[in-house]
Amino acid sequence: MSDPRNQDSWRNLGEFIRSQRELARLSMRQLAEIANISNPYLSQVERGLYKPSADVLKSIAGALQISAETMYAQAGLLDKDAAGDSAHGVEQALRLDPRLSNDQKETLIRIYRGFLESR
Amino acid sequence: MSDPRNQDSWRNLGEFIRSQRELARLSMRQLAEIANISNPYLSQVERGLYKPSADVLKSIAGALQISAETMYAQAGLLDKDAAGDSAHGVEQALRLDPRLSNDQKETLIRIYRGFLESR
DNA sequence: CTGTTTCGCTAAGTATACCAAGCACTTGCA
DNA sequence: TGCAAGTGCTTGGTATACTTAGCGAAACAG
Repeated sequence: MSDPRNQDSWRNLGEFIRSQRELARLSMRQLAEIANISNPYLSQVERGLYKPSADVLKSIAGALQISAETMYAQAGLLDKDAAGDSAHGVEQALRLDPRLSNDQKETLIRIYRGFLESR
Repeated sequence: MSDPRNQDSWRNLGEFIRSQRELARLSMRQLAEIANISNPYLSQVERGLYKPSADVLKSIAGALQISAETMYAQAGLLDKDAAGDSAHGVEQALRLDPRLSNDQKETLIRIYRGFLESR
C-alpha cells in the first residue's frame, strides 16, 4: 500500500467525519457511543492519526446516517478503476454467478472467447 | 466491532477470493505480488483467519479485475446489495454484447441454462 | 536417486488499529 | 468563589492486521 496519495485521503476523511458530526450536532462521545467505538479513538481518527478499518467506517457512516459508499468514497477506497480494462461484461458476470461451478464458468468463458475470435 | 454474526461473512469472503483467484489461474504468490501483500497473509485471508483491511481488499479486487464494490459487498461491508446484482446479469450481459451474433448468444444462453438446471 | 522450483502453510516478529483511565479546559449553576 | 458536568485530548496498554524467514510435499530435470 505504497500509494502516498492516500495519505491525504485519510486526513481528509477525518475532516469529513468531523464536519459531518458537527453538522449532526453530536459530541465525540455521543457519536462514539452510537458507533460503538471509543471517544479517544474517534478523536484520533478525526485528526487523521489513524486509518479506521472498513467496519468502523461503516459503523460511523451508519451513526451519521450517511451511506457506506459515500464514506468509502471519501476515504478513497472506491475510486473508479477507469483503467480501460473491463470491456469484459460477460466474463465478469459469469465469474460472479454463484450458481455456476468453476468448471462450468471456465467452459462458458472458453466458448465465449472462441466466438469472439471467429468473427 | 464484536459482532459475531460477521464471522461467516469473512469466511465466505475468503472462499470467494480463493475461488476467483483459481478462476484467474493465479497462484497465491502471483496474486499476492500483484496485490502488494505477502503470500502467507493471503493464505490466512483465504482461510478466513483474518479480516483484511479495506485498502487490502481494494488492492486484491484490482488484482482480480473485480470492482471494489463487488469486493466490499462480498465482505458484507456494503449494506446496499446493488453491486451484487451483477450475479443475475449473465444473460443480460450476453444479450448486450455487441460482438456476438444472435446465434452465438442463444447457444451460450442455452448452455448456461443447462448448467443451472443440472445442479 | 539428487538438486531445483513451486506450491500452500506455519511460526514468530513488527506495526498499527482500537480501548480504558484520566488530564486540562470551559461552561454554568450554587 | 467553588464544584459539577460537559468538551476534546494524552497516555499506556491490548488485540489484531500484516511481514519475513523458513518448512514439507509435489513436480520435474539431470
